[in-house]
Amino acid sequence: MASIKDVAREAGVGVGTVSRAINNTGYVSPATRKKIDKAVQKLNYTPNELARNLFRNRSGIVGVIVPDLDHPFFSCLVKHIEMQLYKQGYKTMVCNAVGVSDREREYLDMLERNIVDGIITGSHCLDGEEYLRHEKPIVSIDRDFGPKIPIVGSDHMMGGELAAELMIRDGRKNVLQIAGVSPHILANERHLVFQKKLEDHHVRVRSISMDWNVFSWEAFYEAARNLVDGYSDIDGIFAGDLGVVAYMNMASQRGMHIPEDISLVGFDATSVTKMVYPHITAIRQNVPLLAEVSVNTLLDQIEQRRDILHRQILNVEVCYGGTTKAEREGA
Amino acid sequence: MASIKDVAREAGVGVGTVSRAINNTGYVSPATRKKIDKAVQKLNYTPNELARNLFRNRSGIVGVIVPDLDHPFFSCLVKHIEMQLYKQGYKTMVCNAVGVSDREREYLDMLERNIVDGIITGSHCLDGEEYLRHEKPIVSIDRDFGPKIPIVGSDHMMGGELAAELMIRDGRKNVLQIAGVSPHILANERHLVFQKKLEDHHVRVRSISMDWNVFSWEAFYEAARNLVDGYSDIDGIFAGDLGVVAYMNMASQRGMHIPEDISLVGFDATSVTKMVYPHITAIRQNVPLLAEVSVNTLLDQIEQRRDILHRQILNVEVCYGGTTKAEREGA
DNA sequence: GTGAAAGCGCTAACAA
DNA sequence: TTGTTAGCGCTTTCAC
Repeated sequence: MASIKDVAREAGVGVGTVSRAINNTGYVSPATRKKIDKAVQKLNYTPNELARNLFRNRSGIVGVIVPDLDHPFFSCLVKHIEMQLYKQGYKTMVCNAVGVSDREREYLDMLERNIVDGIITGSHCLDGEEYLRHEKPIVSIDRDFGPKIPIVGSDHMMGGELAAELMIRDGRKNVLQIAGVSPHILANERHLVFQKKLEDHHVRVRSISMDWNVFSWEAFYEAARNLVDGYSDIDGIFAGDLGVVAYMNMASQRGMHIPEDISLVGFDATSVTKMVYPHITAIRQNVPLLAEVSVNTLLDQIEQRRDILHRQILNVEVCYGGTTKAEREGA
Repeated sequence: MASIKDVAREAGVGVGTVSRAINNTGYVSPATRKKIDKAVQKLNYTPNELARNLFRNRSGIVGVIVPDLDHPFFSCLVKHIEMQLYKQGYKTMVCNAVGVSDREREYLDMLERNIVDGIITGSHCLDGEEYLRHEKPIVSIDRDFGPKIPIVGSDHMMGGELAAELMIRDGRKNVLQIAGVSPHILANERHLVFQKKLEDHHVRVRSISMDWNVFSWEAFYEAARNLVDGYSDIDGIFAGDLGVVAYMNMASQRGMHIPEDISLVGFDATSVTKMVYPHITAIRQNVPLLAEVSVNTLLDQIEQRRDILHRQILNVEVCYGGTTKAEREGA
């Protein structure tokens, strides 16, 4: 593996000159440049990024922590984050927290060890203070760590509002929502708004909770079975996409009719809402934008490009499917 | 950010001693160790991995290239690869090739630049020679690059055989398969075997192709629509999970009955096969094992632990759902 | 047991 | 314009 010294020797110049030529920084005469180019060609030289990293004290890598890479929302998010980072010259290191706080912590520590230049986190099993201990840039998706860490998220309040409206338009009177449980996450707001709005319209709302950090399909399935059996009187469900999918499965097995018997509204509008039949009516988070804004917010910090907004909340919208009777207004 | 020098000064010892203490390499007396520990505590010292990387000429990072991170098979694969790498002390850098050969190439180049210690690739839009140019360890999933690059994959021939058997047991006479097109991938074998076996049993088999590197849901949907309209006489379909899902959607819209009218067999048995109703009968690839074997094969090369097997083919199995009439034998 | 010093490959300041 | 040199922070001989 040829080094810059080898190139310098081969070209008969100093290493500084080679460095300047390679990086197009500072003066280097056309003649010298030609010699250097030839030497680079001949030795098949590629700069060793490890040495550059040490000098610059930056790795060009951003860490992305999510609860589960194999979850339609997070795989989509990571995909778009990777594409945004790539566009801006950064690489993406991923971490599956899989509900294990040690893993989350260990990835966070990579900030101090200079392995990553910053972190975007969508996971929440670790205590907030563990995040606040770190000096380097962090962006949080959907969880509020207080004023020191910028947060990017969707407008869950609007989401709860829109979901409630769908239930009202469908004339439902006895609905249930499945809420994730985790402190300080924006998602909590949507359940509060949903409940409030519906109760204002004299609709009965019950809520059940599921662990936010565990996404086993079996757990959803089990929960859905309990629902069908234990809450046979409900006529509407508001839940994450996967919760709705699981419920639809059970409902189909029991021969229920959707949306005649019950209205189902998902949250996220991931690809799975288009895989089942009928397609699921869901509140869509704008994942590409979520990725773009979080990446920009992080890189603004890393490169100290501009002041950081502490809180950026993105719009959500209804994505109409066949699990509600309501359709796009004017359609 | 305290450096090892600061610690040495604080503890009143030399940097070499600190290094030895930190890494538990070589002798260091209990008394000295105590002093060093205290200094480390006081200065909140963390070793700078960038400097270590330069010295060792290793980054501890493995690159994983997939066509699309937001695809149920690959997101599951990447998840398990990350978990395996983590267990062995490595970090995971991801690349969405998204069908763009430049991106794939650029990630490959990180091998020469020492950004990653090795690469596991599940993408195939780049020419084989581009892979063979590289010196550092590469493991290929499902694509044969010739003798220089180890390949790990599923037994697609057995998969084709098992799928064909399902069609035969269901008494189908006129089936269709959707094949990805890409040269030198193991997946090609399953379609040959499937066709051969069924034709031996006097079943008519037609094949249509789709671009292997593009996974847009719309494309699948469009293809499914064409199928329902253009091939109304078929009574069996063998395709990737998503192809089957798309077809089921169209079939449901047209009021077709599954599996009475038609048998559907997926390949991969990703989570989506359990999301739709009925669940899809599919040939399962053992993704956790695929991840484990490819990671071990790569790390064996990186750490020169042992001889590398060139070709490791893992078993597949039938995962019974409700889209075929056949059930588990003896069930 | 421990410290001093060389060097991993690169960049940037400085002299020439 | 160019070459030399001093680090970036760490590990590892090699004397002591």
